[in-house]
Amino acid sequence: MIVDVVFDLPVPHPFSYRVPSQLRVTPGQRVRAPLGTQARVGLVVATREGEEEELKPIVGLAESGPILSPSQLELTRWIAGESLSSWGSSVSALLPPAPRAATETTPPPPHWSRSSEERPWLLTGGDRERRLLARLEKDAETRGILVLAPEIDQAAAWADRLSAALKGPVARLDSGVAGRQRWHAWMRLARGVVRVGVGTRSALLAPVPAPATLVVLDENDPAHKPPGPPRIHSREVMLERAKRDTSRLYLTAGTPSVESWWRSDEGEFHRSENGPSPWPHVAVVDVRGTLRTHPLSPALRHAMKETLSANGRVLLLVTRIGSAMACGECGFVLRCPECRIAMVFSRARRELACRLCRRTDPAPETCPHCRGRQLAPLGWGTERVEQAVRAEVPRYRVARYDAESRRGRAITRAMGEGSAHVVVGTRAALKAFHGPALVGFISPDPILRLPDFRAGERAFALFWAAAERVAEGGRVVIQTQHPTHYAVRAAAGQELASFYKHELKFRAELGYPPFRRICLITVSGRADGAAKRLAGDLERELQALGELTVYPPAPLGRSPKALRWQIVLKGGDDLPARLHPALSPFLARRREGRGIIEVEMDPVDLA
DNA sequence: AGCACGCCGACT
DNA sequence: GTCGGCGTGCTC
Repeated sequence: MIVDVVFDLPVPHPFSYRVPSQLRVTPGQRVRAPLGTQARVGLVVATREGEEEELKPIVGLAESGPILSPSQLELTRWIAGESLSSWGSSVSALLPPAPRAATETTPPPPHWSRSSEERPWLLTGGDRERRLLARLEKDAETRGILVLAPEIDQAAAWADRLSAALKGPVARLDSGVAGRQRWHAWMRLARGVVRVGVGTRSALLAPVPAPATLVVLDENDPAHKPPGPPRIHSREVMLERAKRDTSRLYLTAGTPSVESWWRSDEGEFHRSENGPSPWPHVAVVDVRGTLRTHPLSPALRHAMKETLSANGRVLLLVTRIGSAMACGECGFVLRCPECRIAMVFSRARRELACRLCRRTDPAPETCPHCRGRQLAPLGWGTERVEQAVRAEVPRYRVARYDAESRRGRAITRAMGEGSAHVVVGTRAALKAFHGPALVGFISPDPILRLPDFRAGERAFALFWAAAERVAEGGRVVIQTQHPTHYAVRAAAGQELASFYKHELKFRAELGYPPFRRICLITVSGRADGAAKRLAGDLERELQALGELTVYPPAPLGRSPKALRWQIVLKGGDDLPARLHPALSPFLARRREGRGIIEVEMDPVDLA
């Protein structure tokens, strides 16, 4: 017998081996096989008969039986195709590490059955987690449950929550637990000993028997598509899995991704909203023409003092992204006239560049809109804000929460115990800090100006999350140069639908997701000009496909001699399938020695 | 991705 | 004269 085996390699094809007659191997099983100099673990994707003389034999089994059922195996092939990355690397990112010795037994993958199809659910609005739990309690009586969290911390919290609510064992499958334990958790699910699994992306294929209830928590969180394989959004995998095995799927989000909202508008998803829940007072402070010297507007200063004297705690959020340019007087943002995303300002070259179409313009001296002279990239760091706060309220304890100060748990503890009255932090602080009475956005404008079509969605999600998290009777202050932006207004007024209405109109007009799919191709080379040349070749090849929008290669980084070049593509739903044939020769042979091509379908950010 | 093979500089 | 740089190409 011959087996075709895929490995965790950026190689687009399987490797074939001979199976010694004393071994029994089936597709979906992991084996050890010689590859180059060493024996490595790979997954059998097919078995067949044929000329086996020339082939090396596999050296042994990694497990006594298959770890994936035929339908799961097929799902991994779909993932590889959708993400345009190798089957083997997609698979190995989705399985628990193989045990060192094959002495342990693998239960057969659960039988996949079919029930009637059911549209996925999108749960939004207040109390959505409690509503979800109520549904899960009900489903747990008859079905297995798999819950996917965006990050390890949330997975851990939900494991506790579920085991309390469902009064039973919960298998944790995320990398917050050791590889060995993950393997055992996987096996317990497969054996049916445990019926509830919780994890992050690495749990996407967890063997909960179908029809199951699948959950993607905070489906709008970009952490559901981090860099690295499997290069696909967890939501998309779960949608496909639910469709294939007729499982029920719940997606939750305070502010759903625009894609999910649209699908629910189209009737593809059930949308379950609650009526309006308690909403804090959201003050939008127009800081156009002011605030050049001080991060705290009088309104925010006043709110902060009031909150502190009433024993409330204050969270001030800063954003430090400063690539776009805006007018300090009228708030006008310099955008690409073609693509309408904010242009990136290069101080060194006094130039504005569009990262999509590659257009560059000299940075103007005065605002094209109001002729004002205060055109500048704007932003406040946590240190400066902290100083300003200390000067303002010297008798209160002020703590900082950002990437640097987060080493160690000291700050988190300080916030938890309430020993800090004011916390100045970046957006991660929002998750760590529970129940502030006031959240102040010092300058969220850089997010609104991100040179990314998701800028509005990001900002909206952040405002909304702050409003949801503020303690009962608390308030939110947003200092902005864009007080009339629909993301700001919709968050202030708790008008979820109105945000999506605007956003979808913009996306449709300019051909962004969900109306078109985007693919990002990065070409890197070592020698001068090699990457540029290769990117040029690739561009021509892609243009020849027709029916795609291919933007010309743009250098990553400032230099026109950059070693990394990027091509942005737009196409329809079938973009991966169309791209595959054109791309594979480039992926296979590394052209002229130099140049590595990296493909990112449906990027969550264009950075 | 690893890892070996292969052709050009500074060292015992 | 060798040791070793990483540039190039392959792994069933």
